[in-house]
Amino acid sequence: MSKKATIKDVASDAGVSIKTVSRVINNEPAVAKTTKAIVLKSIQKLKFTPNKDAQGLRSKRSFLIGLLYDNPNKYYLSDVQSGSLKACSNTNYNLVLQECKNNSSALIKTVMDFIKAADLNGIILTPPLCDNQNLIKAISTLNIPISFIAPPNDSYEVWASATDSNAAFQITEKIISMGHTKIAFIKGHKDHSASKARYNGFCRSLQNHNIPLDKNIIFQGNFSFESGYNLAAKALNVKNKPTAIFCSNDSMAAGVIKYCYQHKINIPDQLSVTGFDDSMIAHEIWPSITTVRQPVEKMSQHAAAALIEKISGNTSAKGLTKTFKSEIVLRESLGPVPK
Amino acid sequence: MSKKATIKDVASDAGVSIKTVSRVINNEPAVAKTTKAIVLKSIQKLKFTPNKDAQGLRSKRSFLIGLLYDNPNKYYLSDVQSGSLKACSNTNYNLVLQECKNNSSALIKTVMDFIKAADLNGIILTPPLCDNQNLIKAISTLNIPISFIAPPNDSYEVWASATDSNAAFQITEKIISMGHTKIAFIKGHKDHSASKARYNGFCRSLQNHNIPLDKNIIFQGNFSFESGYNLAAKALNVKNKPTAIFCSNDSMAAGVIKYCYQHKINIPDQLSVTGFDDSMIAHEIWPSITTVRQPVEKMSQHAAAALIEKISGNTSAKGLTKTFKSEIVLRESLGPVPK
DNA sequence: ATAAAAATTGACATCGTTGTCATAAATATT
DNA sequence: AATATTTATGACAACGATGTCAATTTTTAT
Repeated sequence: MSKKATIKDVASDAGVSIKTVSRVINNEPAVAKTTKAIVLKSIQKLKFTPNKDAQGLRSKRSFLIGLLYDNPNKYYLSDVQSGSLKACSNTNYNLVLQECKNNSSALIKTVMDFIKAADLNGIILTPPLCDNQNLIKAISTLNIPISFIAPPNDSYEVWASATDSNAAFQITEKIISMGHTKIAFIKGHKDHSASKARYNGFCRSLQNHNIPLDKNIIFQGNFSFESGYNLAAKALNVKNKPTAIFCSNDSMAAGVIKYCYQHKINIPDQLSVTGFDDSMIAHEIWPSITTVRQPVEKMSQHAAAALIEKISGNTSAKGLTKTFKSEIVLRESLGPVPK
Repeated sequence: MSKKATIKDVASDAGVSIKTVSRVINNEPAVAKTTKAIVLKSIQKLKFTPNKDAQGLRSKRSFLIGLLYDNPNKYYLSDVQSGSLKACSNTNYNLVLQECKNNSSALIKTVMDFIKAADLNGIILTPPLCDNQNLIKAISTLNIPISFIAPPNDSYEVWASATDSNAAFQITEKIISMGHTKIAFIKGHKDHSASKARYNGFCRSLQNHNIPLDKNIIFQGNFSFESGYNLAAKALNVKNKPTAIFCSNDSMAAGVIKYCYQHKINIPDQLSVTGFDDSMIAHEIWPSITTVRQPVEKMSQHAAAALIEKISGNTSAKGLTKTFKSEIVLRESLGPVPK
């Protein structure tokens, strides 16, 4: 196998200087059409691809963007990755991953070291990291762009956001439309801004129907299956039992469902349950869970694409920020209020 | 913010030549202890980290290893990633991802382009890609090491392998020990060598107890929830109904469970079901699934670590290949044979 | 004490690109 | 027709590390 062609080979094949080849590669303006065509032909002929290290060394770009996550729902993560990868696939950029613990004291040092060592050109933050102001502040000092995948947020520029509050509002409307008025709510992890947004949407819907908020059936969960299971026990042992439980994600809904099986509570005949996220379990469990699907993959693709544009100096901020609509998925776990 | 220290800064701070600093960085032998100490102090003082691009350009290493996958079980993938990342975390190497379609005609071109464009120094292949001989052959021409995460395989060097066949044997032994003799088997995706290995272990256990193999209750699935659901219908409508169903993964087991709910078949009282992989659903569904847990994260960590060693020229092949034991997780879906 | 061998160190070229700046050619302006 | 402006191109240095090889110092052998 002959060794890889370099810019020099292309230059001599095309009969121009290496600088001209460089110009063609980088789509710089000052190249005559005819010259460009000749160079492109040589590039194809020699199957030339620029050496990333040399490019990076000279132009200070590593062509790497980092995806930081604190092991959330694995399905969520997987979608985030697919989307980000798609955004990278037609560019020169590659994605590198880093897992970290949002509430570890070493978090900031770990992340900073990672960014420096890998010489990343940009960072994508997923929940709950995107809600961690200290982290954001620290990364900002490095002067690299950050892309957030998160619900709307006042203080920072967010490039891909969902409509958690609206989606929660709508699913609550749906629950109420089935006749429910005693609706328990299991909150998500408190470090996630999405948790607040979802709760907020829920409350707005209750208000909309003049249903008073019953604090006795509002519970603090943490997105885990176990928290759903444990809180189901509490929710179903209050005086004035709820007829529906709004869970802030599907794992907790699965926990509630397990509790109900064990206590012979039929879903949805005796109790309705809803989730959030449309993770795989929402579909594979029985009864399947009525939930909210967010276009996580599309959101992530957009976030990564926007990041790359920003890095490339494409400063036309227009179109960088985008909000994605969620969709309610009706399944078996939601039914009319029992008579 | 002052700009990053380079090898020159360290050299002048330490009062030595840049070459000596380079020697220290790379742990080359011919450096006097005292000099080394001085240089290390300067490195710390200036918070120097070598520029990857410059290193790569000069020494032809990109410090990148690729993880290729064909979107398998997302939990599996997530564990593979975590493990690989852990292996990278104390080295200079970074992990970059690429999703691809094992049976796409463009697969090989896509992968080759990816490896060349990102200038990867090594590749990790996960199932079913690690079973794709054409792909392996193509990558081999690039002269970079490949690490396989897969069941044992004769033709290639495998660095992290599981004991699928043994695990399947053992779980079948367990099923039989509960009195079952009519055991249906739902095979996994046929492109995965793990599918064959699992089936093989199942057969060996039957033989071990002189239970004849009933081809009427062996079914070809594809690891999907839907295939489990559909094949449950077939399995439970044969003349001589099975009392247990061995599913080659958890998603298919979940499909079987759903079918049983809908047809009022109680698990495990009327029918036992087992899965494979110990994915999250095995734990979150009700009844929870008796299954096999493989140390996927550890396997992947080993595979990545071995790959990095190989790249670093650490040719002591000893200890590169390692086999990992699986563990049976007993849960609610397996019970004694109904009387 | 002297020569030979080994250990330690540095000067300089080099990797493959892009940035800077000078220059040549083409076009527009007067 | 002469000049100014724009467009297109190339020569060469530079990025920050490592490789080569020669020079220097230290150690060992005679």
